[in-house]
Amino acid sequence: MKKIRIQSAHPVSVLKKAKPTIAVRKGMTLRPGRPTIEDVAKLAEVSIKTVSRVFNNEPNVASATRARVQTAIEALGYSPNHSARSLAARQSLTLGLLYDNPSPNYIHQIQRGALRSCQEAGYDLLLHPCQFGDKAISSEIIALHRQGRFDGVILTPPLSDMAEVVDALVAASVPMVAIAPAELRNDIVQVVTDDFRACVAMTRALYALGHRRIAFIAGHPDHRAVGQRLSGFKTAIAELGLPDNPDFIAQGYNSFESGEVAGAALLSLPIAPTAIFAANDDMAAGVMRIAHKFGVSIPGQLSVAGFDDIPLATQVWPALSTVRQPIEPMAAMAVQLLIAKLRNAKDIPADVLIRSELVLRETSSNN
Amino acid sequence: MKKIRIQSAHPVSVLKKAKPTIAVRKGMTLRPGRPTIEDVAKLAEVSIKTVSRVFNNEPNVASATRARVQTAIEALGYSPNHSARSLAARQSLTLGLLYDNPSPNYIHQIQRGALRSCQEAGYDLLLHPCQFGDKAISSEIIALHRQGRFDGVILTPPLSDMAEVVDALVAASVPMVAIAPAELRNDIVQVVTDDFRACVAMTRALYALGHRRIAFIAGHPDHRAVGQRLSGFKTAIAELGLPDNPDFIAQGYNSFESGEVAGAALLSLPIAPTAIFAANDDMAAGVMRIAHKFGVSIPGQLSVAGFDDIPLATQVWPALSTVRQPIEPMAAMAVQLLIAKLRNAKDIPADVLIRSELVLRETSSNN
DNA sequence: TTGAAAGCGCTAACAT
DNA sequence: ATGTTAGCGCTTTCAA
Repeated sequence: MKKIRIQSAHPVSVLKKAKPTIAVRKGMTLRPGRPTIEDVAKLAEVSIKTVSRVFNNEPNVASATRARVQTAIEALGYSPNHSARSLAARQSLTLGLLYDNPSPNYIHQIQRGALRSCQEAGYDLLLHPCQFGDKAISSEIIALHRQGRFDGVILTPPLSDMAEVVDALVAASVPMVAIAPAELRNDIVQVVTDDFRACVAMTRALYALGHRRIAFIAGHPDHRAVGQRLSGFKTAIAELGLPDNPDFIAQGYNSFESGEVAGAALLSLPIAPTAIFAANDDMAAGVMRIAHKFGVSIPGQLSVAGFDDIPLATQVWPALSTVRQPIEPMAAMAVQLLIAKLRNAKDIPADVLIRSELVLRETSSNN
Repeated sequence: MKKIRIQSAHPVSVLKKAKPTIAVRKGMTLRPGRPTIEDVAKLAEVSIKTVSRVFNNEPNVASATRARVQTAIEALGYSPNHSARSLAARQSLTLGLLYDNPSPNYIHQIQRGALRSCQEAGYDLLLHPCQFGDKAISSEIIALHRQGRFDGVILTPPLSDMAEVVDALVAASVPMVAIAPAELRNDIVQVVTDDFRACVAMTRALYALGHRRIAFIAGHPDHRAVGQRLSGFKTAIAELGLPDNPDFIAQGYNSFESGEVAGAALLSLPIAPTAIFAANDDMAAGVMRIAHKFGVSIPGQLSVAGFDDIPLATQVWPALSTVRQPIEPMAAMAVQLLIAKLRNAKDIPADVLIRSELVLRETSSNN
């Protein structure tokens, strides 16, 4: 280390300056001509600290000096080394995106939103897919954080619902923001939407179309956020004074195929429903496919509604009524909140709610 | 904390150690108790170099020593700092994934494949979406590389077809591997599949079903990889001795909607085709939707085939015949090749081809 | 407003 | 087989 330099006292800076430049230029294979902050300083005839100040937009630099440094930076095509910066500043300027078993569409929208905010703030985004049920999820994340690979993480469903994981991250003080957890916690920041309310609204909309026998296909039991949707449905049914018919609540598993199975069961009931509301679009599409096979016309004999507004919703025929979640905005907001936390900003909201939107299309038009 | 101990042990380092530690501990918020390589070395009573050796699985460490170090590592929960490592070793152990305007499914599969190989090799994956047509694409990438944010990049279509981008990266010696470019270059490593051959095969399969009026919907003109598919179709038509009917080649733009438009045009022809082969599944699904609207039964009156085997292909009714591209394996292979290059491995193949596979489903059964 | 010095925590080259 | 030393390229602290 440098102790010796200090020890041997004065020839220090000679040693220090003379060699590195030469050695680096000769021996190193990586990015051979890559200019360092020192090259810029030399060219601009200032100290490296001043260059650093300019690059980081710090105050207290004479505008003439600043201009000179800028010129040097451009002349050399200088770009500060990320690792060196991270090491010295003790931050990676990188966020981890944790996800597990998501639909491609969902994670794609999450990534878009997250990347947008990251770019605005000069952060990078690191992907970290997790294995649901794997006991090591949290220790792995904590290790990555300790390694300084990321400064904080964004948790997406269903990870945001795994209490053990969140607990462990809280305990290890990994900064984080959770997206769409099923239940709000007091110890972390969360970005949510109003699934419950949206499902109440959709159920009411089906009722308004004249439906009195409305069935629901619930989502995967492990994805608890999707559970809110069932509650919304049940609440609306009760409010509307419709009978609480357990036959009209089928268990799905979020997949297209599980929608087919549940749809077939519902349509085979002695007294079949006239409307089926599925907890996601994939299952709703499965219902539609089965209805076609059964020769049940949509929306003539059966109305169908989904949840998510995936592209498929406009590609099936007829187009599917659904609920559009603000996934991308939620992710963008989550990243903004996380970065605000990392910067120790004041007045960070405890939680943020972004509204979902009812999208009524052909599968639930008047019949 | 740790450093105070050191101070009393070695007076030499007093000056050096005493101050920063205290200052850092007070001011810094990040990972306060994080153990360093020095802590491990002290606990295991070895030098830091030995700890480093153990961590990097280098040879020439006595197994007893190795065990002692391991114990210390575990006792302290030590995890090496990524930035420090990168800085010292001059490599980030991170790869950049460059993409632009991909379908969510496509990029999702790419990511899965890439992440799989990255994890095996201890690399991270950084997302870098690009703006098609943006002139600054390459300079941005080059800057990130110079900053040491990633050691190399994976290029996905349509970026892998943009000669200016590839040229600039080559000129800046950014290590890279391209996935599925339309045309092979000699100066970079590429992973491709056999779109051409697959399209010949699909066209022949339709012919074998008895079709003599086979139409094709071409992909987006900007996505040149998709252009190979048209060539395959044309070649097969010629080989089969079918007339070269320009009416039977429609221009699509890869979207579901463009498939609807092209399909409507084809089905409105005075002498309509009995089979439509679309250059991707989204367009094929668009054709199917239009056929339903037109009252044209599938596969009774019309056979349909697509390309890609997206989830939608099994969710439409009837299920869509298509070509399954090995997207995930291609991405996994691309990452392996890139890492091999970064490690200066010998005998890296110039290019790798992974075969596509015909998937014949209900839309092209015998009629 | 500027600069000098001291690390950040690791790897690499060279001893021993 | 193990240790010593000198950086990697930046930020931070503190002094000027």
